[in-house]
Amino acid sequence: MAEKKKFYITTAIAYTSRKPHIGNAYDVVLADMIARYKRQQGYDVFFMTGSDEHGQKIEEYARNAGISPKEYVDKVSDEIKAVWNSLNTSYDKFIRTTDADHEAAVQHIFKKLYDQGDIYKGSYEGKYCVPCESFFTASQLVDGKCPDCGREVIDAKEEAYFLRLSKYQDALVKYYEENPDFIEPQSRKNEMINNFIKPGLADLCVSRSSFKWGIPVTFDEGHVIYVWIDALSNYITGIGYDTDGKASEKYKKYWPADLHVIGKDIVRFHTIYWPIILMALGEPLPKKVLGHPWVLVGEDKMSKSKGNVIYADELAEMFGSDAVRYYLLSEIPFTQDGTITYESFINKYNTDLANTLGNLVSRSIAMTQKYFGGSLDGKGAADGIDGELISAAAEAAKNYTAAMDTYHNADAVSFAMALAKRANKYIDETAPWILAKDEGNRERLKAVLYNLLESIRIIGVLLSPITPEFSGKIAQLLGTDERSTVFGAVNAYRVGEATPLFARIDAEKALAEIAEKQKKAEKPENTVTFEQITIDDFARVELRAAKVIACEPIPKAKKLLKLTLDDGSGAPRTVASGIAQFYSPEDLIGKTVVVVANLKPAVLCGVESNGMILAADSGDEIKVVFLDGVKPGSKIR
RNA sequence: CGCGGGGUAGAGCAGCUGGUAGCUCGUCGGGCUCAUAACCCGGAGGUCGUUGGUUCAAAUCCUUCCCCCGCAACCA
Repeated sequence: MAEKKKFYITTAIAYTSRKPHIGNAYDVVLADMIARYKRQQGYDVFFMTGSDEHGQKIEEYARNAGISPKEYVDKVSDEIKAVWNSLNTSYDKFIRTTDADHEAAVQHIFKKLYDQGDIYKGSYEGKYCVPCESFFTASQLVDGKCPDCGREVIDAKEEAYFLRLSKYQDALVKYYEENPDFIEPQSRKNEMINNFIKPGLADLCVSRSSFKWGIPVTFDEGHVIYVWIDALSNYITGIGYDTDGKASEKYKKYWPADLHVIGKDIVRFHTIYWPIILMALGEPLPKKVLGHPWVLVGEDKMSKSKGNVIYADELAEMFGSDAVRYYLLSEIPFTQDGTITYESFINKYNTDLANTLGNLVSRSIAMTQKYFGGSLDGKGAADGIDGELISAAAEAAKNYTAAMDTYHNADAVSFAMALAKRANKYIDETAPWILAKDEGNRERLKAVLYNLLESIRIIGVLLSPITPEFSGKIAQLLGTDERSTVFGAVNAYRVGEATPLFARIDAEKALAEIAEKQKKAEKPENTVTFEQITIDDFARVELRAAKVIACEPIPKAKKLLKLTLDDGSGAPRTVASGIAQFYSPEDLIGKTVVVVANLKPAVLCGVESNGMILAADSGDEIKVVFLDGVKPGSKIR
């Protein structure tokens, strides 16, 4: 017997800083759908997901929570698992980067790369932003704050280990050329080449000594392995890779991965760093990286500070896992970001799942019960009108398969749904309730119902990677586990009792319920704790009133305005401010603002900025703090 | 000229290897009663962002400009 073809699929591992939202869940749902589909196609599938549990941010969160990092990640990792489970995901393994075998393997990998000269010890001079967990090179960062979040960065002159990316640059480009489908969608490949590879790859810092919560470098105390080699390696350590040459049978069987499913934000790590790590290890590269878009809430990115986070498990609890899966897999486009709101979710649920699908099942089963006591023997008397339905079924299966094979899941779903719509129409065309009035039409009526049940059966099979629970119920209701998508594969039916599979949602009621829930949840979330400072700390900041005497945009800078201030000292002071999107120069000239007078100068877009002006930042909007009738130079305390 | 993506009916999208502009929701009207106030049919609604060009023919190819969004860069 021929061995089954293997298919190894992974998701990004979720960071254990906090509970994952529905955008994170999309990653896993998408991968789960592909895994289920491949299993259905006869592949020997291994599907892995997991959690990424190291890093300074976690160390800090744990400290704030008053528990150890390990306790913290144990808790969050369990939460992640619970969310994944609530979505009925069929992963074969959940790896944690704190697993002992993973940690050991990563240490071996690091050592091997070091021994062969791909990792070298250098020193890192730069700045580090704690919340963003990012380093910035001297050229990237001028002086002061994180370019990502604008918060304070700390000096990070430290010894560190670097991975020689440059050495493998040409090989990587060659791999891209030889494997044009390596990065999907294609547009993301251009981004990688143009933005990162063409300018030349800078060696990557792969260790840290500024915090402890990471996998220690075995041969250099005080250093821990930083995210890249730790997190990315999960894809091979999780199936038993080790550098000792005694990789497990599982590894030999499944590696290289057939598909890494990841969010578009980490495409860079998976298509540049990860292949290079593997090349350095002498291991084959993954076949494909699928960088999917994001799930937005309305127009916005989901974020806690905006208070618009939607959690997958909460939705699943209210509406069922199939509903969440169905929404994500049918509504998120292949290349563009998709959106979710509670309204759109409920709407989609009602129209597709309740009205079109659920009702189709319900009415078909009910008629089979009513007219035949639930039993259909044989296929009845065919009629020309059946042909359209039957060919629609064939068409649906064909189109569906083509779409699924290229991971165009939303298209695949709509092809399956098209059959449901066609079946609803077929009921209208054949009007079984009229046929039922004449005993002479018995065989014809039987054919109509048979055709409907066959259509439903096929829809159930097609949708099973998307809505596994529903598909299981369909099979049970129809009393058959026939998996063929060929019309007519079943000879007789014994159906169960009709019960609504997707009950309609009362939108108003549901939305009110959700609003109520959010109100309750809001309170504790918003109690932000600030680190306390002494009055002496505060006194170190010198604030002064200053009048704007001139203001102009800075060419090439989208966000910056150059302000010339009278701060009472007699000499004009130049300050750059990132408010160009909210203020035009005319808005500011003549106004009095608050300036931080003793801030270290910094060069921004070629302009030397001496200080900063105060403004309120709500996240969406920035409002400069204006003073009324205050003399320039006045001290503010 | 940093790189890339996008601008198509009220909303969300497809079409973009050129040949009468399509889908879902919404809306208006009709039909049916097996079914979860569900289902089926029909109508209204778009000069396909803008300018010029190629062509017998362009939403689809080339060009100008304008917006939006990622990434990158500068949110002192």
